[in-house]
Amino acid sequence: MTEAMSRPTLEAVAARAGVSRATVSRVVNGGNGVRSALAERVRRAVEELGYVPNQAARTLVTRRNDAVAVVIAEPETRVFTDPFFARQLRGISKELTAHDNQLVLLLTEGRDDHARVGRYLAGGHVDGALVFSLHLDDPLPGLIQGAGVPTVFGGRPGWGEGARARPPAAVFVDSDNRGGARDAVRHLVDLGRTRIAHITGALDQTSAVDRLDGYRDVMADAGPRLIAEGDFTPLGGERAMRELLDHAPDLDAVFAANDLTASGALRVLREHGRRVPEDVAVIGFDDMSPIAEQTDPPLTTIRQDIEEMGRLMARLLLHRLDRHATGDTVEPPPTSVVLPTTLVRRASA
Amino acid sequence: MTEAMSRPTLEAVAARAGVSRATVSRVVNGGNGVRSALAERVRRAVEELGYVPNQAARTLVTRRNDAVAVVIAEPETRVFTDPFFARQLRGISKELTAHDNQLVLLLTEGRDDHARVGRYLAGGHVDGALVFSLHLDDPLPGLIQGAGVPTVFGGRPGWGEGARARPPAAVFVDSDNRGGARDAVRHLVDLGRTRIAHITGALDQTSAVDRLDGYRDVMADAGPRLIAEGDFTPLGGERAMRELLDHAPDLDAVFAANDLTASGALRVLREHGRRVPEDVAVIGFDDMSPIAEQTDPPLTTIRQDIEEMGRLMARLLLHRLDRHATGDTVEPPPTSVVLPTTLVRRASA
DNA sequence: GTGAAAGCGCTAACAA
DNA sequence: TTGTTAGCGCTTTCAC
Repeated sequence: MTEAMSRPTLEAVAARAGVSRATVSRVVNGGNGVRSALAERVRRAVEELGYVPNQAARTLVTRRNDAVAVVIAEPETRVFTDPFFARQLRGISKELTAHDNQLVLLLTEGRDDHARVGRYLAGGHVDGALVFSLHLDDPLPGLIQGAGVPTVFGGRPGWGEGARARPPAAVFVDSDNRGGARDAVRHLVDLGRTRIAHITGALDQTSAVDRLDGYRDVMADAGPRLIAEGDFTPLGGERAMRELLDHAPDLDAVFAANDLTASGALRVLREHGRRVPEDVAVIGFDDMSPIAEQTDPPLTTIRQDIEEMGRLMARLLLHRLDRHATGDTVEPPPTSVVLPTTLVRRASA
Repeated sequence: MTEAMSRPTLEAVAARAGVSRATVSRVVNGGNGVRSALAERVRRAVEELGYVPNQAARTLVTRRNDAVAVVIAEPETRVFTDPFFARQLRGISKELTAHDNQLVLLLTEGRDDHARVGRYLAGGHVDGALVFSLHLDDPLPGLIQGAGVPTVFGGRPGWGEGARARPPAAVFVDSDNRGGARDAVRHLVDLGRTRIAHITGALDQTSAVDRLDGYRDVMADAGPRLIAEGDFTPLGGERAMRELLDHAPDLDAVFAANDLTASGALRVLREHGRRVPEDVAVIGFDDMSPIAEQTDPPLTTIRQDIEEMGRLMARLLLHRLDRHATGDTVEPPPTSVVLPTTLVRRASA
């Protein structure tokens, strides 16, 4: 005898309870309109047989999965290393499980993965998708669009004018990157700094572009000498900081695209004997604990509530799915959300 | 018009290609035994219609999902914080995607979650499960057993003699906790230490118990004064270290149940003016980078290859699933694996 | 309130 | 090689 003697079916339960399959189905799904005596008998049969509905069969007819995919377009290395994702996933997970939905985590590293993920989504495994960390040239939105799966994006998707498949109304949750960046730079200006440099994030992501724009809003006349390209990592921050010190040795402040970048910049500044904040004021973005608190000196930064972003993404998606189910009420235009940021003052600026 | 005008079915493709559903099915599933001219026509129809097989329907008949659940019995807080899980998940993910299987991550925090996870597994969403971080009183193994899902455990499951539902042959992957612990303590002995204390891990997990046993193997005559209970966290390490200094101020070495614990212990030792390793030698377990390297002083520890454990778990499970599918060949007794550990010397001992 | 019957979209014998 | 025919286990009209 092999291990998997097949699980009991509705049929079996019905037989045992002496009722029809339809009745069992009703009881299993809430039991409305079933006389309580019968319902009780059915429930006992379910219990005794250890019956659990076969999801594939159920999904086949209801077209519901009660499962949502979270797609992250980054190597696992980063996903499980960068606290950013952890925080966001926590928010999502909380909201999802609160509504009895499963979270299915899909990581994509390369081309092959994209195809696999596309198939998975199109295959109807999930009712919706939460997608983040998109890059400009990413084929994922197209695939998802093609799969026809309701989706909410984390961060404003970066479909340029040239993009083929710009969804008419992509819903996303983002924080106010541009406004936050403006606040950061203005803070440096208020501190009396005049030669304020910027280390960008990975410019194939909208968050990096928006922060750069915010910087430019305030420093309209800043020359290219004061801008160096980073990639959201400490190493990128180090490299960019060195470049800046080379091209603009007289700088007196740096706005780094995120805290990780700032931490790299701080290291290089220390290495070069520049005191922070006396010689050079430094400000980051994210307020990612414990990074921001543990730098030397502790980092002044722009805070965004990452967990809340995750929660919100999930909430928007679930809401959309429910609407969808309700049927013929007119679909309200899905609304994206941009969350505010706040300045957190510590010692570095 | 609502957004989801239903996706094309096999039927539609068949009609368009002017063949039967069966033929389309054959082409879609590898196309063996279909004349290539026909196959080509079918493929074109698939392409034109953007056909993607409905997984629920397919699963319903094949009973395969090509998906594997990873169940972690810890709050997300720890999952995405403790590098341990990240490492293990990376190994699992690599192996799974290499074999075109989806990884479905299930996190369980409380009672309700257990029920939900049980339903999910029993519902046949996945072909198998990878489960770790089990605690002694955990209802999960019972649920999984009940769900009849092939499973591989990470870490030896701790079914005591009293446990109700001990699976006859649970497959697990573990590292040699007891042997590693012996090596750690012997190393301290070799260093000439005689009053060697131990801070345990969470004793409701077998890894903690095994490491304690390893300690006792070498320090058979150690009094209870030299043993303090921790919980695998830095804070637990601090608390336990204080307790030890209280009860056994003359100790000259500490074997901590993991690196996180050791880092807490180091902090307290420093606080109390004990020099490491001169006054007190300290050794950890895991060799978790970057923790082990970044403590002050860098930590001597017992290394286990966590990513490899993950990879191995996945491999064992997939192997099992294949066997299963093959049908009537006699099921080989599933074999658990215990991986060796190695001593990594740094400055703390 | 309850049951009979018709599929959901697919695969897998079995025939042709 | 290809088509025909049964289902997989469930929900859901529609009668009763």
